[in-house]
Amino acid sequence: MTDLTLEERLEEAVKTLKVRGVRMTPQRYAILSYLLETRSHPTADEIYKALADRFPSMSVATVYNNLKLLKEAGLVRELTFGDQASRFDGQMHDHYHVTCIVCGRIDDFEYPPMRFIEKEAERLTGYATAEHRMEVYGICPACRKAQEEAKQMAMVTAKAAGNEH
Amino acid sequence: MTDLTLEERLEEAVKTLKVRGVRMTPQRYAILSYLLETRSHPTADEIYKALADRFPSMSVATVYNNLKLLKEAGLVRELTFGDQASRFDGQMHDHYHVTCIVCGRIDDFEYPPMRFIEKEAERLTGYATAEHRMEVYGICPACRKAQEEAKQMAMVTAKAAGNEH
DNA sequence: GTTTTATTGATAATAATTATCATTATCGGA
DNA sequence: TCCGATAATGATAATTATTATCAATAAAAC
Repeated sequence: MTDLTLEERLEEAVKTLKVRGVRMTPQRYAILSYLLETRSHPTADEIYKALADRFPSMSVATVYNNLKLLKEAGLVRELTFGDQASRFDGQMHDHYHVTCIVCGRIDDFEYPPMRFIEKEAERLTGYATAEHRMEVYGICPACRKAQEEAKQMAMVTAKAAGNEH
Repeated sequence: MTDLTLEERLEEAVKTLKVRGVRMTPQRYAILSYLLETRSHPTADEIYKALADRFPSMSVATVYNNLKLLKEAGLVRELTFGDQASRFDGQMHDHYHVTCIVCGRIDDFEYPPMRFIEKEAERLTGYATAEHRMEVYGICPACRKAQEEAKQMAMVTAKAAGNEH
């Protein structure tokens, strides 16, 4: 199993880009390494802000340009969520996501790719299927806890209101 | 199994809306019935254009307003695809979609809801999961045929070019 | 019918993303 | 090491889907 370090993955990525005739710039390198090391699935704007102190003059257009380029080179995946901003994932091994419907947090989870669903779609519709996307939605542990506490609070308040007469 | 006709489903939907205190207007009725009878997963703009001859003065905002309202009433589902326009689905029984990456066409296919993946995400991440979304991507039969023909054409042309000397 | 209030339609506002383009920087070769 | 071709950057305008605003209109309960 290939289990590379961050540095090795970065080196690989730079090589991949060079083969494609893509020049390496400080901004590009920073965006790439930021995406390879984080697991936070950042938006373009979050990346922009995260690098703002190191590249105060960097344009938000540069972030978008590079994200598109990295995506085309197969180094990054774009996760779209309706009209909200896209999120970007530098972890290119197959995995699925759970999204918190309260706070927007996204977590990874490992599960064998469900290729059977593509085959089934193929059989039923005549499409030549190539891939699938699957997102699970729920409430993350932190937000569950917050909701639990809010409920407790409401009960205490209700009880107090009931007693005051 | 409840297998209602279009008229019965419309009647049901109108009742559901009335319970929620939603008034019925000609525009709203037209949008609703359009969504219940089509299987084309139209965008807001497509609905707007489809009803333009019957409601020449209808605003595009009215279409959006009603789509949101119908969605909140559980009568319609919104399918989002990145930064492209959302598509709307009036078929509320559980089913999945295949999307053509060439022409954008969307087809339904029936498959038992994969609740196990929600349970697995729950176990692995501690989320309280509620639902999931799964989209298969591929090339529809029509576009496959078109690509096949284009390939044939290219071969013939190449052969002709090879012979001309 | 009157009245209340949800709805419509016109238009402005918003937000993410892409396009444009002059200026700058990379990198292979002289 | 310097040079030149050209790719990349950064500033800004443009685009597109969607939402907000609000005065005028129309449902529907009485």
